[in-house]
Amino acid sequence: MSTIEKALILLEHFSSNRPEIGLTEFKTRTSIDKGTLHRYLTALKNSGFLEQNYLTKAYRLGPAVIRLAAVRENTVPIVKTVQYYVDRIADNIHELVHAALPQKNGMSAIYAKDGGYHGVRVNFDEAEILPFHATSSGLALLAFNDDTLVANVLSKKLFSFTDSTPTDAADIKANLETIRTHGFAFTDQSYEDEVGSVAVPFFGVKGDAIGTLAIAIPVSRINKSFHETIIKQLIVASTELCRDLGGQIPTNVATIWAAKLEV
Amino acid sequence: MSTIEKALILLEHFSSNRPEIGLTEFKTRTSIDKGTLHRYLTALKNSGFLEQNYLTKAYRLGPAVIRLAAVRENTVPIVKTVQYYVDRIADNIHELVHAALPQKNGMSAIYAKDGGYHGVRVNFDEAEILPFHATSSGLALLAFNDDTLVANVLSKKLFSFTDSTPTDAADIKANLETIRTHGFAFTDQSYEDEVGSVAVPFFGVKGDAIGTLAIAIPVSRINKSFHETIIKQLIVASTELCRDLGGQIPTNVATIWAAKLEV
DNA sequence: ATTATTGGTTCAAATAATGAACCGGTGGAA
DNA sequence: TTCCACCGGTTCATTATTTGAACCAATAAT
Repeated sequence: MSTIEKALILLEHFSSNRPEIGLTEFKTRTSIDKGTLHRYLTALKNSGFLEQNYLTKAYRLGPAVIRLAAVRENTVPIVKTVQYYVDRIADNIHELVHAALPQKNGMSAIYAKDGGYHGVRVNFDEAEILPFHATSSGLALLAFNDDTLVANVLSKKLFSFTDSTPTDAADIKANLETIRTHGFAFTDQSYEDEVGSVAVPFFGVKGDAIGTLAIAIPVSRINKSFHETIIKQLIVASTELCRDLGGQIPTNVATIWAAKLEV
Repeated sequence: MSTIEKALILLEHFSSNRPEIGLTEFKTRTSIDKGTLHRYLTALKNSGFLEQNYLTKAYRLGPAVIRLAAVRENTVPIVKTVQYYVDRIADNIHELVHAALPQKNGMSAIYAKDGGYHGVRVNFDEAEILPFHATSSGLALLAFNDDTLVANVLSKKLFSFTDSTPTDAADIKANLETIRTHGFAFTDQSYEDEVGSVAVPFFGVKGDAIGTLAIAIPVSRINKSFHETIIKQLIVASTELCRDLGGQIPTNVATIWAAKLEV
């Protein structure tokens, strides 16, 4: 692995829950030598990707990422486009809806809206990494993306988040096949206890899954007819979203989805 | 310069006007060897910072930057906070208002609003880099930030954008001194013909300028009383913004600003 | 006063980066 | 169709950078 990649991995350690990380904490998190680590962090700081809390000396993400995100969003306005559909679904079904994009080690929610007025609600942190193997977003993406990504994900250790997290590569592979025939993915408490989720992919110009629309619900509120309502909403939204983004729904997926909507 | 920094400089070449860049174009833009360049780009692609247009093979910014920006904004919610004030000023004075943050080679607008209903309007591209020496945003930041930044900027070649662009380091240094005594910066067609601008800094916890609020106007619409209105609006907004961000207005600046508001 | 922990630095040894030359594909121009 | 130019991408011996154990200085805890 190149020095560049090794350095950029450091940025993945930041999240909303862990916004600042000191040198020593990085050392324990990465087991990279302290000297090397310091040079990496300094380089990232010089490039504007990190800045230091001047009191604690801990590092946090810097202003460069804001500009880059603005350029990216001007180039490929996915976030803005996705918002409309997430809002619409959330308003219709009164549950937590989100859209997510693949990152190296999982999906990252780019927008979420909780349309619910329920006492029980799903807790959700944007910018958290949702593991591929344990979330419906992750599985939906794997099922309709390149096989190399699947192989890559399954070759790594599959961490167990709950008693229901699938950790056997063969099981997951079989599940992906089911997801392909159904046209959507769902999970039952595989990432968080008491939370189920449903997800559909949306597609890029090549007809590969480039992101997902998903809904997370307390399992107590899931029943068959609601499940079907959710899936229909997701399929319709994804179809329109693909049109907006200039994406191509693979013909087999289009057929499956059309059948689902007719029921 | 480290390999990491050399690679990350590549990302600076992307902008809204130049969203995709191919290998050969990068070569002419950077005069880095093609082999090296290719390895840099591949590393950035592997890390999710770039992705390739699958038809043209040209590179564009990738999805990783979106997640990082979301985390950064959760950590330090500058963009969100700034929007309120930019909107307010734009609604009051009916001109193009923007807020900008320093990047390595200039200021980058993070939010802009054109409150004008005029026939003549200033053209503005978010995510464009506004050079430090030629824009009021840049000068306002230099004047109230660290001296090392000033030295750094003035040590490089100062590009001339119009006939009025200041390119003499000594002149600029003198101007920065004036800006410090006035508490704001203004430029007259130094970046674009027919466009003048006014900017004030806003401050971080250390009392150093961390960004700017600015207004760009066709020179035809500038007159003395309007100029003063603008400055008052900017000062009030920056004061409140600093409070929101937990920033510290240096006492000498606070005094100057208070005097400006009393007139 | 002492120790542990923090961020940060040094420099010889080890390793990864470099770049000139190369490959193969594509799109005109002759 | 042939040719050539240009594109993105690859190779591998040479070269320069990265690496990391040991070190330093400052602060916080005992």
